[in-house]
Amino acid sequence: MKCSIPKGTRDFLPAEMARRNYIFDTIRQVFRSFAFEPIETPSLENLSTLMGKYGEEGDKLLFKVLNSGDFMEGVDFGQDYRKVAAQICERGLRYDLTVPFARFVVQHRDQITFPFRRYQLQPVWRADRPQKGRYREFYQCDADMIGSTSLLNELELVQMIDAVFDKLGISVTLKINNRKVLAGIAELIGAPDKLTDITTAIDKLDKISLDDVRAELRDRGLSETQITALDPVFALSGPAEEKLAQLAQLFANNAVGTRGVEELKELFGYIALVQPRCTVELDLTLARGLNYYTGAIFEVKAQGVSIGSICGGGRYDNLTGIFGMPDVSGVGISFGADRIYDVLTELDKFPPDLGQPAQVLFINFGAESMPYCIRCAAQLRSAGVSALIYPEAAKMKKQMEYANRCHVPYVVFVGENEIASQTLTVKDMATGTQTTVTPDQLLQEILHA
RNA sequence: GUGGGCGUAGUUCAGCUGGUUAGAGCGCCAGAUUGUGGAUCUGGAGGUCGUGGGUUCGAGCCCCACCUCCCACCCCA
Repeated sequence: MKCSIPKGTRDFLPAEMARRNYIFDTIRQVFRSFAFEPIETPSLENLSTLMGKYGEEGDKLLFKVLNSGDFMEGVDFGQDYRKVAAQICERGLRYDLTVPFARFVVQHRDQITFPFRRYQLQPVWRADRPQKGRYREFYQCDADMIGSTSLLNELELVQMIDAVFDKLGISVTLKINNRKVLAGIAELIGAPDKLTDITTAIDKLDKISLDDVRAELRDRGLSETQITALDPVFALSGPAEEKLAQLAQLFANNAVGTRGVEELKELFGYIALVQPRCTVELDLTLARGLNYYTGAIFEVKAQGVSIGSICGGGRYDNLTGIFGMPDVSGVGISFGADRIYDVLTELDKFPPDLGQPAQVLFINFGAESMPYCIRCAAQLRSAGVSALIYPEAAKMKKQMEYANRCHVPYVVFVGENEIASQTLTVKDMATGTQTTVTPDQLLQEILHA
């Protein structure tokens, strides 16, 4: 039979896992250093938890799971497929980690101390068509703080982004904007209900021309005067402080916009204090599709690699409100581990010495030497050194080739002489040099290498 | 969901305007080399040419459908 895996999913070989774990370990280390605690949530959520949280597109991209048993009972299959789906699928695979986290907070509020900081490294699923940097199953690495409106949280997220990509050796640009500013702009031109249309159109400004954005706004139902009214926004220029000063004037009579500008001023003030290594920009064209963001929004792009954003996030003021716990603000970021993997691969920035199954391989010369080998291997392992006895008394060449291919740095030979003298003949596979030492000496050499 | 490209050995690919028995590099297995890997040499195994249908005396090659992977759009990590 022919075997395969579903479209957009992947197997990971040991060498890939070593690299993936390097990314996960780096991110986890940074999260912990900022006092975040881990949680996990189930792959499956009730669809009622997920539907309607990600916009119209998001609902389409949700993987829905068919009910168990006779899912056809009492269902009218003559109606619209979406209505049928709603009746025969009660659960779906999670689309991101933020919405399940909001559900988690509401459900476990009695066991959580606020402000609560959690991190979560788990796969999410989207029924998207796969392409470069886009998978149907991929890992997100989220850190969120909930129960605090302080912009110090935003600052810490910026510092974490800076720390992670600095450790990974990726040069990145962090783009920051604020949804309140975008909302202010929408109000300013008299189209507050068109906020989503305006933001998604403006979001494309780095891909398509200003005229094309205007055309798209026209298609989305904005009048010519409204589109013209956006011109001062497109005309903004200069460093963050200048843009914000210009915006503040535009928003003289607009409360939401003014609040957004104030938040950005405060955040950029903090950022100036910490001097991040990455490039930080105020990008008023940054919108982000997820419609639950209400304040700061973040997006990170790798410099010199044409792949989508590798990290994104923002503040959401009322995500828990949907689940019956209003007035709890949260802010968080999500690192896209798979895209970071692709970036590191393209830039050839992975450390070269990742993934080495065994540090020591004992060559198998037959049953007589096994008791001694077993004892020595056990001693190495209990000291934290990974050791392996070749399971068959195969030809030397085969065993050596195995060691070579698995990148085992030390190969041990045990024959009559070694057993008699309670020593090991050790070959350093990189240099080819061979020495006879006691098991203790080998241990010390490896531990201090 | 829309549009484009690809699919031949484990893998990367070649295969002429349609014409005998579909090739190469790498990898794999064995040997040269019975306590020493990477290098070299020799030999060997391995393919329903993505799947199904059609055109033809004859299809890896042409036509249709489906599938996969890749790329772009939409959207996003």
